[in-house]
Amino acid sequence: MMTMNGKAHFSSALDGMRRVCLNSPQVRANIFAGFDESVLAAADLASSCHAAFKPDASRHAAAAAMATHAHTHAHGVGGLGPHPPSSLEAELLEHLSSSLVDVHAPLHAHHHHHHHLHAQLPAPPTPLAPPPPPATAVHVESDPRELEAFAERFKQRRVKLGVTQADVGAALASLNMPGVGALSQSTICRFESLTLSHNNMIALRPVLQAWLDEAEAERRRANGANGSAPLGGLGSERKRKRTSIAAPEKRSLEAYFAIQPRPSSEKIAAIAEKLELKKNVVRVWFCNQRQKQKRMKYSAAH
DNA sequence: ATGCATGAGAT
DNA sequence: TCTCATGCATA
Repeated sequence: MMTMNGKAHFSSALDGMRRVCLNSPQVRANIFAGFDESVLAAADLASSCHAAFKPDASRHAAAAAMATHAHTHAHGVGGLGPHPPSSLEAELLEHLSSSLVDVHAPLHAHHHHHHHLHAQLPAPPTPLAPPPPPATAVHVESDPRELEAFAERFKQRRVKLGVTQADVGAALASLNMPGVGALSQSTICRFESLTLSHNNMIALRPVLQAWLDEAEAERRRANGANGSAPLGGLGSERKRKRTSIAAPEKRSLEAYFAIQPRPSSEKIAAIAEKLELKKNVVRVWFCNQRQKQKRMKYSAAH
């Protein structure tokens, strides 16, 4: 009973104030994005001269050529070898250059923005006093600079208080802020290292700020003597297993990602088969990869 | 500190 | 099915 895991996913009120949508002109090798199908197909067929990309040209053929299991898992040496054959990427690029004789780079504006205002939370009831200050902009001047500064100060002071990231996460629940529950060590860590999305950082800042205030206040009060938090030993149940994608496969995935960050289901399936990975694993990998691109650190909006 | 995963909500 | 916020498990 009460396996402590209880903490539902309160999508929280944090999301309430997310509006600052930053756009990251992730202009990578995406210039190829337009004819990814051609590329993938060409890699395998190499003969089909389907200059134009049909909305259904690829299909299965796809990834055959590239990622041709070049990974002879022979580089297992202790330290990660930063200079691997990486023949895959080379292949990809070569095939690309070959087939894109006349880059039609559609260019289609990059945009797709998510203006996701969608407050995942039941929108603050705001009974009848919704301060609607529309008139002049409500700019959420949430510039990265300040967040960065806050994150750093936060960590500094947290350490000063002798509190771990996990402790902070758990303590948030005791803060009794509406819609705010505990967070994991992971999240606190990511906040401190700015490896969260901009919006996520913005949403979390007030909460962590509140915790910090309270923590330091209490520090004054009961300075030096008091009970420490008893950490309960948890009787874990089923250990969730984390599949590990080997380096060679990972490199292949990265190569694919470079030319097509959002492959269709069919392609994902093809890639999965090629790399001998479960389709879902591949799909999730791409999702996570996309999220990664959006993190503050690498985001162009920085 | 990070990789792979889940789930809710938007599309 | 994707995005986003998060978290368990692990290097």
